[in-house]
Formats: sequence, C-alpha cells, structure tokens
Amino acid sequence: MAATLHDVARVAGVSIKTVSNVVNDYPHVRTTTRERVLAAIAELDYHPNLSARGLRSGRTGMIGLAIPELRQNYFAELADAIIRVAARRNVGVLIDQTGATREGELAVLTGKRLGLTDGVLFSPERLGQDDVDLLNVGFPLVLLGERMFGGPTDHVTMHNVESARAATDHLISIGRRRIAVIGAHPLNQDDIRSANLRVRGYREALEAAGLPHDPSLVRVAAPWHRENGAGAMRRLIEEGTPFDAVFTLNDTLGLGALRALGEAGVRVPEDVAVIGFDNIDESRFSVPSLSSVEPGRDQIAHVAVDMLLERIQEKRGRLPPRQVLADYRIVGRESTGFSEPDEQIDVDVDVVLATDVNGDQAS
Amino acid sequence: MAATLHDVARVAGVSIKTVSNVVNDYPHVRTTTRERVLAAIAELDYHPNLSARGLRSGRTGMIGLAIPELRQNYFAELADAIIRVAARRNVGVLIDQTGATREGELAVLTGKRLGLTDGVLFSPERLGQDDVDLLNVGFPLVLLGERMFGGPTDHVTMHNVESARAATDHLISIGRRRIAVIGAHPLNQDDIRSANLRVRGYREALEAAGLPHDPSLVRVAAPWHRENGAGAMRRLIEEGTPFDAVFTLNDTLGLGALRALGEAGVRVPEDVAVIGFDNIDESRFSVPSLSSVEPGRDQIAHVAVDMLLERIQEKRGRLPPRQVLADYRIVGRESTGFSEPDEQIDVDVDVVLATDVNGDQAS
DNA sequence: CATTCGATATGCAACGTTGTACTTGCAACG
DNA sequence: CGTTGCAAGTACAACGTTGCATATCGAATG
Repeated sequence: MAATLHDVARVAGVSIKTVSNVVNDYPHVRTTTRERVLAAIAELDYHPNLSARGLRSGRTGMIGLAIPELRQNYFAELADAIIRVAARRNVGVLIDQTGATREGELAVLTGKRLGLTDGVLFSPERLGQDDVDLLNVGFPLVLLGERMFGGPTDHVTMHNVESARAATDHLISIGRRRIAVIGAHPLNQDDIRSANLRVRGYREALEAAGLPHDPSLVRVAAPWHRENGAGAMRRLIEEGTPFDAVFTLNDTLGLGALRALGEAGVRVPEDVAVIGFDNIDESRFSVPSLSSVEPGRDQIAHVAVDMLLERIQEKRGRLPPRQVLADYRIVGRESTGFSEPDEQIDVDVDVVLATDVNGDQAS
Repeated sequence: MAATLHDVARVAGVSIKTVSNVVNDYPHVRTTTRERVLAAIAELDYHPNLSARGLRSGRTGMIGLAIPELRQNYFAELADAIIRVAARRNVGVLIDQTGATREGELAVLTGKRLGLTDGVLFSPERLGQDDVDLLNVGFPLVLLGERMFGGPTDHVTMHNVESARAATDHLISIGRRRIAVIGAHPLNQDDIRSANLRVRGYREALEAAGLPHDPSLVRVAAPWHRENGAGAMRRLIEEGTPFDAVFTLNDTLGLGALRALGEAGVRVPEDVAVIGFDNIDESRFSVPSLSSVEPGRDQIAHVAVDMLLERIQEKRGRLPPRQVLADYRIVGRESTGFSEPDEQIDVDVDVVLATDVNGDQAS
C-alpha cells in the first residue's frame, strides 16, 4: 500500500540507502541524484515508516507528558505550551492522564503506559518526597512541579517562596494589613510542597513588613478546586474574623473565593483585595478580573522540553541532575485595584541553573 | 539494555515464539509453560518493544487527536474525555494542535504530522464545506464538529438546531420575550456551520412560540472568545435596544457577556437571563453560574474513539460513512433563575445513527 | 491397531529502516 | 606515473516482533 524506500529507489534508479541518505540529509549526495530521488518521493507520496525507523534507531521522536488531568486549566495550558515547543522541535507529544491517583502516577514510572516515547515529562500530584527514589527509571525523565525535590532527574520548578512573598508584598503595597491565605494543606495529610513553600513566602512578607501573623487567617483548602476556594472563603466570612485581603494559593481557589465574596456582598477590591497564583487564562476574564502570579509557564515548557531532548540525545554522560527555576512576575488586575491592560510589577529573576539548590527549596 | 523476547525465552527455556504467544494471550499455551514465561518476564522486567511490534503488525496502538488549541476549554475537556476512553481501550493519544490555521489543518490531512498513529480524530475549525473532498485520506479518520458535512468519513456531531431551539425554549419558558443571540457569523466571512445551525434553532423556537424576529437582536461575534462575547454585549447595551435574555452560541461568549452585563450594572437573571452552549466546567462556577446546553461531550468522545477503532480494525469492508448525533440536554443554572444542583430539563434524544441525514443538517 | 485430530510448541521469514563497512571514480599530490 | 584522499554511492546485516507453516505428542476415533 504505502510506498517504501525500495519503491522510491526503484523509481529513482538508485539504491535504497541513497534514498535514505537523501531523506536524512546526509551530505555526500550529488545534487542531480538528490533531485531525482526527491522527484520519486513526491511522485510516490513516500512517507518514512516511523515504526521501522524507531525500531532501527531506537528513537520514536515522541515524548510523553504525564499530568493529573487535562480538564484542570493549569494543565491544559501547560500541555498546550509543551506541545507547541515540541512541535517546533519536530517531536510529538503523547498525553497520559494519571487521574491524580497514586496508582496512575506509579504506572508512569514503570513505563507501562508510555511505551512509544523516548522520554517523559512528569508532573506528579500524589507522589511525594518519600517516593523520590522511584524516579530512578530506565528512561529519560524530567520532573515538573513542587512535590519532590533532590531526585535523580532534571527538575523544572518555580520560585515558590519568592513569588508568594512578592504576591503578599503586592497586597501590602496597596495598603492591606490583615491578609488571609487560602489553600494551606491539612496537617495530617499528604504533604503538599507548593502549599508549604507559598505559605512560607507569605509569612516572610508579613515579617519583613512588620505585620503580625494571625494563624486564624491561614485557611486550609484541598484539593485546590474552585468549590474548596469558595467553601474556605464562606467559612472565613462566617467566622467574622476581619481581613482586608486574600492570597489564594492558586487561581482556581481564587475564582472560587471571588464567587463566595460576591455572594456575601463583599466588594472586591474595595473591601477585600484578592490575588491568586498561576495566571490561568480565565483569571483575565472573571468579574472582577483576578490578579495573579505568572509562574513562567511558557518558560517552563521550553526548558522542560529542551532538557528532556538533551537527555534523550545524551550518550552515557550522566550529567548530574539539574534544577531550573522559572521566572515569575506579579500580574495586577481588578481584584487588587489594577486594570487591564496588565500592569506588570516587574520582579524579573533570571533562570537559575543549579545542581545544589535543593536545600534552598526542599528543606 | 532492555530485555527482549530472546532474553525471556532463554530464561524460561522456551522459544521466543512461545513467549510472544504468552504476551499476546494466544490460547494454546500450557498453564505451566505460561507461568514459567510470566515469571521470566517479571524477573527481567520485560516490556515489548512497541516499535518492533508496530513495524511487524502495522499497528502502533496510538491514535491522533487534531484540535485547534488545548487552551480553549472546550477542547481541553474534549481531549480529556477522549484520552480517558482511549486509555480504557489500551490506546494512546497523540495531540496535534493545528493552531486553528488552515495550513495546520491541511497538514493533518497529508499525514505529515501524525506518522505514528493508526488513525486520527479531526476537529477542524478553518476547513469548510468546500474542502470536504480533502477528507479522502489514506488512513482511518473520524470527523468531529460542524464544519463539514457529507464527507467520505465517519462523523460525530451534535443536534445543533434542536438543542439551540431547546435553549431558546428554555428562555421562553421562564417568560422572556425579547431574546438576543450573540455569536452569529459575519456575512462575508468563513461559513461557520455551528453558528448558522444554532441561529436557525433559535429562530424556529421564536416562530413556534409566535414571537417576532427582530434582526437587531442577532449579534455577530467571531471568533467565539470571551472578549468578543463581552464586546458584542457592550454594543448591544449601548444601542439601547431592549432585551430580556441572551442566548450565546457558546459558553465562552456567555462568560464574556456576563462580564459585560456585570460592568453595566445589569442584573442577571432579573433583568437579563443568559444561556450558553457547551457546558464547560467553568460555567458551573462563574458569578452567576451560567446555564448552558450540554452537548454530550462524553458521549461524543466515546462514540468517536470507538468508531475510529472500528475503522482501524476493519479489513477492506469500506462500510459507508456513518454520522452520529450525540444526546443533548439543557442545564439550568443561576443565569436563568435556576440553582445548583443542576436541574435537568430533560430533552433526551437517542443517538441517531444515520447515513443519509446530511440533508437534514447540511443544507 | 492405524488413523485422525487437537493442543502445544517451534523455526523461519519478513516488516522498513539505518549503521557499518565497503567499492568506485576522480582529482590532487609528490 | 603511482599513490593518496575524498566524494558518491552501495551491500549487507540487524533492530524485535509476529504470521505462517510445520513438528511433535497424546488422546480420541473407527
């Protein structure tokens, strides 16, 4: 049915290896020969058989992306960015949804699910610091997110503490003094790194500003879904503890909180200012629009894909694992009294490339 | 490096073909032999080389999903559903973003992009009725969406006219009489099927209810993004034409419209009721929550994947192309005076399996 | 008892490609 | 003029798997 190298070779009157050489841009091919071959390829509508190429070369030209669920906005946008970058590198992306289950995430590491890929980008949501040894897998893997640190693989993550601190500073800079946090993790539950790190940034900002730390303003909400953001906000309002701002640890929580504030007749930002984290598309369009921390999603996509491709090409070098921290910036919108077009409060921080930065983030 | 059939065969003391038989659940293998082989497989952590299998068998076990952009909520949720169904069938999904460009969509059809897949689910946004012949491709393809009808492939789509009519009926049933539409397509621009069909459903509903049709209430907005929904609504308000309800042709437009209404101080649903189309996750959480038409996304995913797999397995049968119309239902929320939990106004319609339904939809 | 049959297991070839090693022809060199 | 060197092209094997044809054995059949 489909044309093969043999067919092309026959039509062009050369050996199949020469056709292969043309297809792969091997330099030592006479221009006239190349043209003859290209004509034959066009005539027969030849496309290389990628299975055969994969078998022979050991590369499929595809990478896997393992994430909890595409329907979570953050991951849809991350996947979008990653697929764009990969396409520019002529690499396909196979998406594996772990369903945010431990079992699904373990399946990623045993390689059961992503057989046809040369390597995997993995963003766990259930596995934690205790599972870090499981990252020792037989294929190239780049870790995303804040659940595990100090593992044996490359890791792309964000300035959680610093950016959370900047978000809090943003609220302080517009005069807020009683700042709540929504999204802290329940005590006797799975350790959520991002939550801890971001809460730490929040406390550092309060401290630096000389503001008191009121534990009743730090609210648990997990998982970080809209309904939980709304619920935490409702309880906060019911309790009657005064507050004039909220930092929600992601945008989804923030959108839920906005809803609860709206229901309760609390004005945003006049009575309560709100800032989220992730800068998902949706935050630009809520009423009021939601200020947020842009965590450098495009940059994360870029760096992650390129690091993975590097590892795939790498012979047996086994460079030590690298950790990359993406840039972040605060995006002020209506919920903190700013308005479109986005005012950018620049907190530009270069990419930090570090092999020994673990202590900084993981402690 | 990785174990092969040969290695397993050696350890188990059988031929590689027997190992292959065990792996593929070939029936005539003695239980004792099977166990010995399975033990060896476990011991060596053997995983079949999918490139080799693909080369030999002509199947890769992967399907492609070509959509405009994952960052559009509707497509993220569709992709999520499709990947879930495919996973249950042990099939991987490779995602190709066409970027909603004609060029990107043409690349899907030439097969340049999705080489390692057995077939493709294709949801075009630029190609239109004139391009229907291009769907004659050399690999299994199932078409999604409302852009092209009567093509040579299977097609999964929705009851556009009927469900739009039901949405309009919903507004009429709560007493609205001056119902606007947002999302009609500009005259001298690319024909948007869904827009036409849904506007037709709207007009049918008005007619059936004996309501007059006021052309100034039919508003153009394209593409169906939030900002355009907001813009169209702002213009509608500015013009001063009275209206008491809006049907936006998708949820994204609706969320934009909600924002514009909020800015203008118009109360929803008291002054203006709003209903969208698509029932994206987000609509449950806006303020107020947005009523919508649930177009049967999960069902679409199911049917589309299964039809594609059927076509892939099909010998040379060449069954005639089938068209499947998914169920729909109206989801009433706050924007039309209902409240959570979702009240379902049932308009259940069975899947229609038809080969000659084109005239009905495409004319 | 001779024959047939089904269950079990195997050997071989082939899928389409690319890496390695090789041949050929021609130009440049001393 | 003989040698070297390089560009251009080729032959062959191998990647790991599965379909096909076949071998073996014991049980069932007539």
